[in-house]
Amino acid sequence: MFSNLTIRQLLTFREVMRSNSITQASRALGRTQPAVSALIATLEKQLALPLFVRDRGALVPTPEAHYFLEETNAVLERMERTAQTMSEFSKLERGSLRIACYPAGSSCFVPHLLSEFVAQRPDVHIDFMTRASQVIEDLIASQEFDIGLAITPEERSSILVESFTLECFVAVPADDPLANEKSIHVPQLSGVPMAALYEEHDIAKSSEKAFADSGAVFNRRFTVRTFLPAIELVRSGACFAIVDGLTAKTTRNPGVAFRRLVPEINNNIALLRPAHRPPSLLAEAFADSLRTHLVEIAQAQSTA
Amino acid sequence: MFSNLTIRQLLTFREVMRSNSITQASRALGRTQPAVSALIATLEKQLALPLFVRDRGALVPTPEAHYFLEETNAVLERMERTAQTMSEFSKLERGSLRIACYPAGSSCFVPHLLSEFVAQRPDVHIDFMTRASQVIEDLIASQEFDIGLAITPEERSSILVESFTLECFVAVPADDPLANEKSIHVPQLSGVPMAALYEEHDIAKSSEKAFADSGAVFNRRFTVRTFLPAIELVRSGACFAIVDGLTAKTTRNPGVAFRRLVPEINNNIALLRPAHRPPSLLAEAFADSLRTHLVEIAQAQSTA
DNA sequence: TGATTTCATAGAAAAATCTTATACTATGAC
DNA sequence: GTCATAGTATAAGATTTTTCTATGAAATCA
Repeated sequence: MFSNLTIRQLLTFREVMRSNSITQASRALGRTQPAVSALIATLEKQLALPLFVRDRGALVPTPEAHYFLEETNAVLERMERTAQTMSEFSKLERGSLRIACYPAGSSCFVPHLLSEFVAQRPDVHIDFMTRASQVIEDLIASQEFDIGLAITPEERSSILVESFTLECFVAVPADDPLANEKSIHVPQLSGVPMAALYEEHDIAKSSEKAFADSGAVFNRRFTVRTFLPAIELVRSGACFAIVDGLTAKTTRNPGVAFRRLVPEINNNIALLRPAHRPPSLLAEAFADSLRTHLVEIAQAQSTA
Repeated sequence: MFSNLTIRQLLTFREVMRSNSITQASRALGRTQPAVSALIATLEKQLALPLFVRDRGALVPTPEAHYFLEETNAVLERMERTAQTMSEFSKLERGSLRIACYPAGSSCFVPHLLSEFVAQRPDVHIDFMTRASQVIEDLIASQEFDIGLAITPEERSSILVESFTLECFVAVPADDPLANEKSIHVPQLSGVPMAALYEEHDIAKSSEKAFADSGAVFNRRFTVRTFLPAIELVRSGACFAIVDGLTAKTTRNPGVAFRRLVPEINNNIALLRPAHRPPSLLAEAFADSLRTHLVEIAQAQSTA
């Protein structure tokens, strides 16, 4: 019934009302006068009522036209706002993004990327949450978050997984003789006091296994939940630690040096996204950024 | 920038979102599938962002599409309401109408027409005001009222005047011998007690002149502001009265008879409308009704 | 009265939209 | 794995809509 009404018609009508003249409106709209004339005629036919009467050559709007103008303005303003918002979406200047991150990425890596990401985007809102890797899986699977960064989980149909292999490093006090070595062999750490994650953690298990394989003694003096306090313990000279690559590459602590471990211990972390739901452009863009930087780190390590 | 967006596109998009399928949407809209397909593709290009991703054959809306749907619904609902209202305007089922009427028409004639007029139009609002003819002129000239009914005024460029000539009648008590006459000659009223309007009024002046011309005595016993009380005085047998045609034709009082006067006295009343402003359809329609009935009364009298 | 302005109309040209026909992809049954 | 089915995309031709050029009619202004 009204599907024939066009935004074009509304725009034209508004302009005719503004200028009270078909000729002037046609000029303002960059079209010819007959085009506007016909457009208004069509509009009047569709609405089944006259919008203008010609009074001695002048165009005089009827009361109905005044009412219609109010409605027209309301519709056009809403459309303009919508178009503006959609344009901001498409330019990634607006939107919201929910990110869940495991502890190792939360202290430095992701926040750093985020601050870059939002720099030119004042209307973008970020919901950032730090949780254990297992929890992050569920937050992504339930579609509560757009992007997750965590220890690579098992395959799950509800999660899209992109996994990256990062090398682990040895954190040594900057003034320790071992800091002068380019890389450190496991036997060199035999009996040395270590800070390590709780025993169930992949890196802890890999570390203890590496020591056992080399016939070295793993002297666990500190058990920590995240590597952040471990770094601090290393700096104070209380121990060494075998930490994940992300922590190693993003920690800026002049009192601590990170050295390669031989044989190397690997650690898989993954970019997680909900399956069965398309990402927003913003999520896509930030995922791109994350992916790029993870690849960079992974390659820098493998070629080092 | 967004002038390319079409209501048609919004309707199509809404339908695709509803059915989550281009094929089904095309069926619902009575168009072919490629048409809808192309329409959505165009929309995506114009918005510069994807609205759907194809996930194993199924159409899955992006987050941006969900946002756009909300806006789309808001716009379409507003348009639908507007179209509905405009349609009611065009069918005269809605609107408002300001009518100013001089006393003679206010008691019965116009109210009767009005009640007919609004019978099938529940959403029409009427603002009805009774004022002296001179005041009505100004109310119309100032465009405060849409339609006026009054003694025919002088020509004024701000008022459109349609004048009607109505005959005056003699009001006699129903049981008076004169009520048996078909028409009454002025001399028959010589010396008879009369009720009349104040001396400046056209009808009063015409009456007194008619009496003088016939050499009859005009015995003014009552001076009234409107004919309504005069009719009541006549009914009670206290006097006769020479009243305007509108009052005569619309008064339903079994105690009073109205008889033609010889020679006849004429009375010009007019339908007034503001110039320089187009009438609403409603005003137009009611003016038509008024005009028709006035012509009817005028003709009935002149051929009687 | 003649010049100018404004709107409406008609026919031709241009643009947008739709339909038909066809190809491509994924899913489900055998 | 293959076939049938269902859904979407693409291309070409037809249709409809929109716009433009040209022209006419009515009113204003000098």
